[in-house]
Amino acid sequence: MSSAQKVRVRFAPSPTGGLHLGGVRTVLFNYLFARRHGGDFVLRIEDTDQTRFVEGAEEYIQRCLEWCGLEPDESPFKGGPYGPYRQSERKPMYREFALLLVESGKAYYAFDTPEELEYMRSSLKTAENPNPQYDHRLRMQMRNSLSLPQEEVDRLIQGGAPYVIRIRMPEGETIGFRDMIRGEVTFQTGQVDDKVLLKADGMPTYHLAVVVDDYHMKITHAFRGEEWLPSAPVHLLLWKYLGWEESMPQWAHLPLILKPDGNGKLSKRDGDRLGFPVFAMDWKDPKTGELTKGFKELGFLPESFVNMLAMLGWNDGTEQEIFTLDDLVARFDMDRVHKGGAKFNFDKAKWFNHEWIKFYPAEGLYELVEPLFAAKGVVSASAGSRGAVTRERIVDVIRLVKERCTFLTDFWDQSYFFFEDPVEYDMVAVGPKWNEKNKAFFEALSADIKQLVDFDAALLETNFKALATAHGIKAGELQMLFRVMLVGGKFGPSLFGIAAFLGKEKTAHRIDKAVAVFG
RNA sequence: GCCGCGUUGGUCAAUCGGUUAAGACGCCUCCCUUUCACGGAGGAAUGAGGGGUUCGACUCCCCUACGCGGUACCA
Repeated sequence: MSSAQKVRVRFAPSPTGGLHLGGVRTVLFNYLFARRHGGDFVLRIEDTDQTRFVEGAEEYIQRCLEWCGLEPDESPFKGGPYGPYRQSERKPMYREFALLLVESGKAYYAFDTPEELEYMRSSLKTAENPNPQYDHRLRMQMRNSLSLPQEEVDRLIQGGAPYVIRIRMPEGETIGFRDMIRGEVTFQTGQVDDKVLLKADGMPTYHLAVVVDDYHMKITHAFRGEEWLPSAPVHLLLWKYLGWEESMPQWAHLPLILKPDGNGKLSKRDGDRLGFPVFAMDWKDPKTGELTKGFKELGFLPESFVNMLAMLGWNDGTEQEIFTLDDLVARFDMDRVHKGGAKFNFDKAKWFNHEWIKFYPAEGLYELVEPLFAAKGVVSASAGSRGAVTRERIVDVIRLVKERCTFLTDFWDQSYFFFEDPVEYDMVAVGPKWNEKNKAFFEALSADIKQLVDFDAALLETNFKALATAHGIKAGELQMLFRVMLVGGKFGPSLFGIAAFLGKEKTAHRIDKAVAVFG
């Protein structure tokens, strides 16, 4: 590509289900690179395999990208100058180029049936060669336009015999390219098999489609998972054979995200097994009805999800770990992407979310937390309307408890006592400390509170301590009991702050109620 | 089997020939707080093995081992 060319990158998922971590990170790196260089980010759907295409998956991908804030400039949904953006809608052009390759002798027709291929593989299979390949050593023994006489080929094609088009890999060439992450990578063409380019149903395989699409969509940089590295020589040759070598994008093969225990690529199963999500958002498989949990629904902020993924395989060389999307765009550099795969660590993911919740302004958290509160019956309303909690009050609560929430879904458990009386008390904690003397203190405290005109945390604390002294009890001994009376358990923010927040009636009421329960 | 890519603490990782080999997560101890957290101080824990090159290798080269990926009319 010429240096004057505008940077264009693409994310090309196949709509076969939920978007897992590796997928989102690939989008992220594509997006960051595009934005970093003022370029375009293109979403292209690879729906060439009808057997794996899943209804609704395309829209799901769109929603995930939206949630993460990684919206494409061009996509099947919003269009763009290089559409269509679904491979199924570009079908005719793939065939055209496959035929062109046959004409120039770089590809050939193959008539072998699936059964014949199966037979070839099983009969040639040995301990030394468990996976016989359809390659230069074997192709003349198979039924194709290289091994068959021309008349036979014509007859088969005219007779409507099904066929695929395979690339004809040369025998003894060394071919290579410069990967942006790995440096020079080379392959011997003779080691690579004659990959199918065009399937019998007329659809292209990934190999043909990426090349044709990337060329026509003027893609300048192609980033994909490391699992694609072995097929790079096929793509390299295709760019060359099609005469587009000058326009070939620069490639980077991203390291894999590995399962936390053992080795290997992280899969949906690992999440189920180890109890964490592997998809960005909840995904319900329409065929099986099976639900796979997502980070969003678990209570992740999109910012922390993106931040966490960016740090899996990349860092800017400093000690900074918390980045906004804008920070990432400003700092991202493909040269600093790791070569080795990274094991996913859910504890670290949780830490990122916790950090983000702590730093996030309470006002901003409101929109995300309010629906969760509403689901519990806490209806927010503008100040003044009866029976409802004001937005300001909810924001105050969020501010008070956010540092102890790891997930957005923790907010209710950490703050329900601001909205309703505790229904259960931690009697295990209360039991050993509850006695007649303490009971008398709390009865007095309740009466005292009811008489107060002003009621704030500082005043309450002063009164509380004075009263404790008057009763000959150390204030500290009583605080835990007071806490359980107000919140039900041994947790939550500053005690007197909670009481002040509740107001004197509710505070006194909860004391009375607890005294009755404690006995 | 063949081909390709990898390999710094349990995990994420810095280092681009000279450092006491950072930092973070997790774990442990202590402080703060008579709650849970937050915060603060400290601790244990790392260069797969073997050869080179070099005055000097975690860093460069080779071999081995190990891991992963690919080896489909799936992507």
